[in-house]
Amino acid sequence: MTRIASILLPMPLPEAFDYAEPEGMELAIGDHVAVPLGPRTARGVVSALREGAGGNRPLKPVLEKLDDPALPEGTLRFVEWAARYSVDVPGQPLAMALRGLRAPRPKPARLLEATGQAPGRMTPAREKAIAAAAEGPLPPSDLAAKAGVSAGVIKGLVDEGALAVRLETPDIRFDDLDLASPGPVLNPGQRAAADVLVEMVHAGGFQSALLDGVTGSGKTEVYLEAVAAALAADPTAQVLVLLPEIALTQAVLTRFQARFGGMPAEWHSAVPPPRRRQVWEGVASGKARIVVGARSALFLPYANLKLIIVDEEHDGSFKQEEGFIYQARDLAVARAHLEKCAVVLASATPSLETLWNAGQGRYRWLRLAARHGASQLPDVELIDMRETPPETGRWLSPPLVRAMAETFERGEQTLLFLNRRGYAPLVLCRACGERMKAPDTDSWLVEHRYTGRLVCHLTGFSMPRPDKCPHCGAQDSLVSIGPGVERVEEEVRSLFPQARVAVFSSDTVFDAEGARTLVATMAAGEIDVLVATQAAAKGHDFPNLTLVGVVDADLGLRGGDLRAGERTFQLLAQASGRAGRRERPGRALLQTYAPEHAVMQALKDQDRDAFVEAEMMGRELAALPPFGRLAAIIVSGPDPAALETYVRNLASVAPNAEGVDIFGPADAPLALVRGRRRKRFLVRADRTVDLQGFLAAWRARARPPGQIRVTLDVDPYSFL
DNA sequence: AGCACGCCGACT
DNA sequence: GTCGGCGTGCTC
Repeated sequence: MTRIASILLPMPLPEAFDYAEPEGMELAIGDHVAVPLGPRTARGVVSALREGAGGNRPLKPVLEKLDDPALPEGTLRFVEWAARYSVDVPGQPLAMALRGLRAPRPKPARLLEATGQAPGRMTPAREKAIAAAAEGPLPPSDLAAKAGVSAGVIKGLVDEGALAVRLETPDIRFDDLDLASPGPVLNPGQRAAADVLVEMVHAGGFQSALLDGVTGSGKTEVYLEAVAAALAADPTAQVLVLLPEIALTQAVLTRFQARFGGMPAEWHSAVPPPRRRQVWEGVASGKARIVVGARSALFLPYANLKLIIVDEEHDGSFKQEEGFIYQARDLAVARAHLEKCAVVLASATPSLETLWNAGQGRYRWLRLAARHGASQLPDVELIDMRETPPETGRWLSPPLVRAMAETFERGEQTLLFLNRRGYAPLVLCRACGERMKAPDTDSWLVEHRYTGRLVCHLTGFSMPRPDKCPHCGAQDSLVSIGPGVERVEEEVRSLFPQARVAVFSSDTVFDAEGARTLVATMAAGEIDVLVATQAAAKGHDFPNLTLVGVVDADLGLRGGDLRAGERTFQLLAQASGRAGRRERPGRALLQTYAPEHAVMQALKDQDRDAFVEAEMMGRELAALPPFGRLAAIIVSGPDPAALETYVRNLASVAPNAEGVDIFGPADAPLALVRGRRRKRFLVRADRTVDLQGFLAAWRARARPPGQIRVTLDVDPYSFL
């Protein structure tokens, strides 16, 4: 009896393909194989095996079993689950799960060792080089440096056979961890929460908790206790810590190292491919016991995953918006389910979804109230911009400037927060009113003064700032509208010429190294005023920072999508939490044109619960998440007429279903991107509805013709 | 995703 | 007369 192997391929195919297992191949689920696919061969993973001969059509045989470490069954089932959840093909999440495996192995190091053979002619330099090599193999440049000779000397010795090249493949090594160290002393609140987490981890099976604690309450120390317990309880246990962005990883890695005496494995887009390969294999073999990474670390092939931590779980960057669309926080809970392990969501400002789940008893709800040490929460005050507006062309109101002056005189630091890169978000022509836009795209070009260019933040297009209007040709008619961090920096410099001012945004800080340097400079008190986008809103501890000014607190409220209020509250609460983290009291000043808005009032009163309650009520009335479910359907294509026809057709074939509302089609807010027009449907469904099934059935009824693309986004975060 | 097939423009 | 552009469709 032969067997049929279902093979998942990392390609946009609708399902696993069946192949015949050749006699004696002995495949197992998760094995990597090479299979024929049309005219070529492809690599895939065995997702199922069953007895049988193939039925109506002869099956092609599996060509070869590859010797890569098998994908653990938990990872495979997670891949399948994620595809179904996102209404996408399994090839998408599979490709993510194989990403580290497709990277090249680290190149073997070229080391030189002494052969014992004497060179044709001995010189003092050659003697030194051979003596140095005798102490152990070294790379050529290191050997030259150690012996104090030139590279030419070394090369000559190699040519004459006195030194020989040895290739050494670096071993996959991960730091040993010291699990016996007791860890820091926790305050009673932390201790109680840590005890619950440890108990959860020891109990085994699927367990979930929300670790809900104000900024500075010491959440990290609490979850480190759970990590220690999980690793100590089982010598092969693995832990995954998901972080919203790589700027935070260094700080967290350092804390892990301090706690366990070894570095966790790191996983994010900036990790070089050969290292990724090592981490992938280390995770599959179980040698990597702690992984700290960005959302994609969720797709690694854990051999024995026992605990997942999602830090800053409310953070929007857990949502992947392109390619395979997913929400890593939600998938983390699903993965914990599949792996039968524990998951901890941590935040000072949890998402409404998570608070709702905790309120329903789905997650243990652990609240940390006290702020660590002597620090206290800052005073939050609203500045009504209608009453005390800045001068024309300025963005800082008199009360904020006054507070900055006082802070500066006391030798303390100010953080000005503005979630807008560049100098000005819009450049327009005074003569004809033309707004500068990227070609074939609807979004405004943002002016960057550092580079003297106009940049499209959506498509990456950029051009030098023209000196005459490209539309009407008027000279010197272009004006910069609105503030970005660069413009606020300019204003601060003119107000406080003696102050040391720096900007923290993705344009001034490109990598983890740069972030570390700037954070260290700020922490050392060498900056008086830091102007920052959200890159600096979280995680960092600046002891001498006592004033936070939010330049445009209303920014996130405009555009009015579902989560605008929630996001604004989270961001501003994080930003104001930066002030006064040590002994000195802090102040946060929020510039707003709508001080009466519920978000602003809740921030002023530091009353998260009141905000959440009001926001929940609104969501419940509209049956929006978390009380209902939402999906976006974006349809795009280059030809407006063809797009219009298809979208109408799609609307007309929508399945009739109880408890589902369809809104649209409407022009997407960004109706033109890279020459493609975009239309959007929004689907709202009751929680009892099989939303994924509905979407899949709907899409299947109207195949998109030609260039038209249909993108489904279950649980959308961006409404553009 | 690749890769072949297929039907319309400028070249040895 | 071909070479080759990339639109459309298929791969167990």
